[in-house]
Amino acid sequence: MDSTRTTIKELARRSGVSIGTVSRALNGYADVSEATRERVLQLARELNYAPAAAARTLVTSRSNVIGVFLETGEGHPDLQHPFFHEVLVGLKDTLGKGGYDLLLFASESPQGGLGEHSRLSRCRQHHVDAVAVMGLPHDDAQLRELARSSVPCVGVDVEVFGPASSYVMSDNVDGGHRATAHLVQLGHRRIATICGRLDTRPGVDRLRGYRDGLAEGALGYRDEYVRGGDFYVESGRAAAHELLALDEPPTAIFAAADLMAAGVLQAAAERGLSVPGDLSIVGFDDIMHAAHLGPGLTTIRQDKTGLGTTAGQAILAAVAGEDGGSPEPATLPVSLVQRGTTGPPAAR
Amino acid sequence: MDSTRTTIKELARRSGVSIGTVSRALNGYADVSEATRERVLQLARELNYAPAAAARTLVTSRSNVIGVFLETGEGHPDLQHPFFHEVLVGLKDTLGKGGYDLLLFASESPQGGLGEHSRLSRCRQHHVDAVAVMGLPHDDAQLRELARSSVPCVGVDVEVFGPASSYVMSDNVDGGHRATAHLVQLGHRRIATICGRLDTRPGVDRLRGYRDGLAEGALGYRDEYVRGGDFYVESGRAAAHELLALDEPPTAIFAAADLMAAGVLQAAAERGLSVPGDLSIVGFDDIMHAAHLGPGLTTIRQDKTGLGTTAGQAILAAVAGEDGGSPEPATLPVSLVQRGTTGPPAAR
DNA sequence: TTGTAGGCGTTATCAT
DNA sequence: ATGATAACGCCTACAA
Repeated sequence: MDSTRTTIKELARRSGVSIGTVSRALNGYADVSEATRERVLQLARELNYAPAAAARTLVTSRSNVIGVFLETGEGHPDLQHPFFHEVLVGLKDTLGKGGYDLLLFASESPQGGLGEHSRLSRCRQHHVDAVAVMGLPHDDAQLRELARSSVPCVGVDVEVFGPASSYVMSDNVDGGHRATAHLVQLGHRRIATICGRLDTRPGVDRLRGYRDGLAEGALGYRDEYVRGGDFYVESGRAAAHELLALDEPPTAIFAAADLMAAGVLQAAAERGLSVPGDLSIVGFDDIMHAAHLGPGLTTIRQDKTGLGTTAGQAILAAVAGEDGGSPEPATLPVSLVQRGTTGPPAAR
Repeated sequence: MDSTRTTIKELARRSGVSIGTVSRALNGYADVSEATRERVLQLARELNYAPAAAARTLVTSRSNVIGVFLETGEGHPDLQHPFFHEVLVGLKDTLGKGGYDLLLFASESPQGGLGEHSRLSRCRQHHVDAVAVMGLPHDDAQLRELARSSVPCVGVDVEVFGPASSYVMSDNVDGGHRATAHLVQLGHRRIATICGRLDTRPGVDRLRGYRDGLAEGALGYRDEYVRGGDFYVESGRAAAHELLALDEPPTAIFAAADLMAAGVLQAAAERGLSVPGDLSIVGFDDIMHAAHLGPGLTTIRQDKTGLGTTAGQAILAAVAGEDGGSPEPATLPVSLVQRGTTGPPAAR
């Protein structure tokens, strides 16, 4: 008895009115007598009625579902990067309150036997009302296609331009700047950086901030002090070893992600270097564990949950405002959190 | 031209056959001439056709979507606990390969104006083919209702019994045992524990393992050496302070989660205790950062991604095997990872 | 091999 | 205020 879904038709039968009336009653239309509405609602509760999303979607062409592309790339399980979780928290929370559920795209091929299909296709297939994308390089071709379409699309840390698209990200340039300025101020003159992926805005921007910081401190830019990373631990460790093996090794390193900073910490330990005595380290993100890394990781805090919340709001706005018009891209401020991994360079 | 979805009808019109034929061609039925099938498929690709999930769901009553309940409770943003992310990685990966997408339930109330509705209702509303639940206490009433229903349901770290339900979890008892045995073996005799929530199986089981370990080491169980926690950092820190303030403080603490162990580390630092000199610590989970916590956290590793994968497989099996019959609950082995936070007790 | 038509559960447009 | 009825896009007998 419990196993079969109760439909609007069932409600109609039981309450003795037509299915049209039931629908109106349920949806709070005005032109329905208080008596019948009450009866229908009552019945709906008793029978545990829940509208069939599929049917409703079919006719209204709205699903109340927001798609999420969070790529679990080959060697890069983005879902594993702590940054995204916190964003997801904000996103889920905001969207949930707005009455939306999240569809996490996982399947590569459509239901039919056709081969892979594009992100846009997947969105259309599920009729998502909008999409959030994160972790994608900004030159993802399918993302461009998606952005050009009419499906509202907001990127987190990924620039997306289109008729109904927008994006949110932290002020990464400022962050890179603050990190570097902090080191300059402590008296460091040999400051290196380990970049994030340069096919992402955060990667590029943080590097730019670093250069700004150097310039401001009247320190020359040295190619050998700039190493590539991919936001994950291991890349940080490897890059740090390279840097520390230099003839004139840096006395401070700005890693464009806390995870990479953890790698640097590891490398320092492996070389018997003390932090911050022999080496100062600044990270980026302020992940949950930053305080527990080494003597406490000095880092640039970004409001990760806030990014999710903001993205969620942008999505809600895009979905509500029938008239297209993409929301303004949002930039959230960052701040320096000073902990134990930074100090003045060793006197020599 | 790109903005309007191409439907099966459109394909029919363009290819000059009936919509029924198109459907059959698309779905790989045998009774379709090779010629027409080719023509239809070709057209479908050109026009970027993707079947409307809603329509298909309506008629087949299958959605190719798996629901996920990952509760972001009040003070407990479960989505923020690193454990779940890794599980999610495995889940998403496995299910994705099986052709399923994930619906992350976020909205509390149904689309109509009715109030909140039960988990079961939410599943039915979206016609999810199955559900994965994690982070819920096993006495969640709505979970029981869900499990009793015909919707296949598999729990991760939460026991769920029902006609089409099952669950996967690590061998938590063994884990608690190993952790304690390790400390016993090092020579500790005053071993305390900080439990996880006792309304969860992992919480209860790890505690049981701890008791087993004590017994095996011929150490008496002392109530004062058992403190409650909730798997998060702060609870670990608070409990550790209580323990360390005891007249006869423990020389070792087994924290039933790495996050709580991080809290213990923090408390130790606050009291000027050296680890492992003054205090040995064992965690549970082996989260990504365990190696970077303090001098490297000794912990019980559980295969988090494996839990997700296993859960995913159970779901795929449940969905495929039309004939109900709940899969066997699975238990994954754990292992001790020895790092820097454990050592023999200080001689005295 | 292919076309026709009914139905899945809702909403929305007409009448009444 | 309420009742028919036509979509929505697709699948699936049933005919042809």
